[in-house]
Amino acid sequence: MSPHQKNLQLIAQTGHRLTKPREQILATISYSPLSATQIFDQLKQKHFTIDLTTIYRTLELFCQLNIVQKVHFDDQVVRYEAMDTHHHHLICEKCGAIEDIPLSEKGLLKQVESKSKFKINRHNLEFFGSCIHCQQK
Amino acid sequence: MSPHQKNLQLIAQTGHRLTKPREQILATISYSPLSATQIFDQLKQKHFTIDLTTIYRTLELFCQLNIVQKVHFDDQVVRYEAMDTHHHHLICEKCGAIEDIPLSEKGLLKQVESKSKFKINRHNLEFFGSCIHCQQK
DNA sequence: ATATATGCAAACATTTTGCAACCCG
DNA sequence: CGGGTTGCAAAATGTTTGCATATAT
Repeated sequence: MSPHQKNLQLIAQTGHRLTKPREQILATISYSPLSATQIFDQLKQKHFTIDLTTIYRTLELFCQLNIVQKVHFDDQVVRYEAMDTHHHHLICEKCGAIEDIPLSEKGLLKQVESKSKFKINRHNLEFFGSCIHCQQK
Repeated sequence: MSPHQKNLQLIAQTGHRLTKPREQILATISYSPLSATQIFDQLKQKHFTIDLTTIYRTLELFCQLNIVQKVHFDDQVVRYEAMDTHHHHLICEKCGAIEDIPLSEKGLLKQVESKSKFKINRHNLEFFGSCIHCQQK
């Protein structure tokens, strides 16, 4: 079963309804983080105009179900991305391109463990700089 | 010379004026990240009411001068903190407490270097979980 | 049938912009 | 004195809330 199918099932199983807005929003969220407005715009282009309110509420639900995850870059916009394999982001400060990169953070977690009694649940890790393309300009 | 003194000097040296709002805002920014509103409130308590506009403009200037740094947690509020020694944050999801922790990220940077041609300028790294206090509840 | 989900309008919070008055150097 | 800086008002942006209507089960 595809991840998409699995998520649809999860929505139903947890007592929520399988509605068109939810299916459309779920289908829109790809690997690259999108803001609520970007999701709104993409859906509008496909002639599925869904109210922004609904998008926010749906994303909130998806976060609770661990289907999507909030991501924060350097502006005050919250982005959402599908909870696929865990990975990190390389964000180009010039063109805004987002590159995904899987990294092992075992070393870091060990460091925290040895230095603090804090119990880690999750983490954010993003790198800012220049992508290959913008380096050459 | 204290870091505070040094920063005041930097403002003047770069052709900017040493004004009371700038001195007050600089004095307010401590090690713990504060939002513009929090800075506003703290100053108001000390009977230095500075317009929020001025606070935003001043923080923007300080960022350019590398005196302060923007930090993003899981809400859409931008926080600002003094650019002291490089460190990371442990954020308690229950009580909101922020613990600072210095970590070596050399291993991570090497990983990125080997996997991508992206040129890293800076990075964000925050951990979310429970502080000692909230773990015991 | 009925409780959940949606769309609309309006509120809310944060940040930005334009402009006249102010003040540091 | 002159241009950088401030405060005020207003706009822009992103997100949340309340409520009547629509819809999935």
